[in-house]
Amino acid sequence: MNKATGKVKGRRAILIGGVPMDMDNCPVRDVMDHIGGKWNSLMILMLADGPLRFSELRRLIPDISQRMLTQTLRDLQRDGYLSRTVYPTQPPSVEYGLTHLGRSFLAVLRLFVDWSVENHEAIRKARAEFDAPV
Amino acid sequence: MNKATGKVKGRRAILIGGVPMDMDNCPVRDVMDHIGGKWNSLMILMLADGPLRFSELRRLIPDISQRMLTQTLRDLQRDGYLSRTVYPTQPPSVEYGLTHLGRSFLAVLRLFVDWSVENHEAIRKARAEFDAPV
DNA sequence: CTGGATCCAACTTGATACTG
DNA sequence: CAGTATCAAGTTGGATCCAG
Repeated sequence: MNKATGKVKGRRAILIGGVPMDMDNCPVRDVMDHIGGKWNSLMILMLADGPLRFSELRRLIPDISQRMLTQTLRDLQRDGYLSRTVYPTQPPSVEYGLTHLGRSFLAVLRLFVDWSVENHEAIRKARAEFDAPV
Repeated sequence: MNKATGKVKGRRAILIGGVPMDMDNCPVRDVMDHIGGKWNSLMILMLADGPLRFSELRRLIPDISQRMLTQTLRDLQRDGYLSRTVYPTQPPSVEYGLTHLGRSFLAVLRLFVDWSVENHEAIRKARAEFDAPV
């Protein structure tokens, strides 16, 4: 997907378990395209326990660049996962927190996280076996 | 992530809800990197009702290129989600089906799919509101 | 039929410098 | 403090041709 234009490349309708799925406007792809980024899910997890400020997030996630932090937060806010509150202090401070939608998604995300942790070893094993020179 | 080398770029350890998470070897990112591709999840959904052959998958998913179909199937097989069975016919036919791990992941994936369908409208609405010229 | 190999355009991310 | 702008580099996915 092209995040700049919002346009997607030609997808048509296909059947999933007999249910027609419009590939040009697929909810699953739409959600996945927007939370599948490198930092998006992590951001939601970081905010699970309460709102944090821009600088706090940058400190908590040392590897993220300023640019990606800004972009990730704006994308998540745009899709309704995060709320953004500006406090008119000097200098200004901005706080980000999960919305109702964000907390709703957090539940699904946590299942995914749990599954990943539980099955990571099995995956690594399968991978090693596949890569084995035989 | 670099799929060729398997190397990841410098990620360190951060805290998620007080729990240290090794960013250089994060199970969640590892799983997400490998099933977050354009076709991977769709492939698992397509095989939910039983094994399918290469040519059947290509027919059922018209938009996928031969290259991506091959690559997606191999990636999923490598990670243990799919099994690959070759029938020594002439010409050869190959059947792909979900493994136990694949079916296990399917359950999580279905929750994600359901959530996406349920909340897609809310997301679209939030997006439109955010983009409103105001 | 089921792939492998190559080339290439688009998209994503990072580094760095600058601003209200 | 919380961003924006610009440039550089890496990855992904698609088109096409070839092979067992």
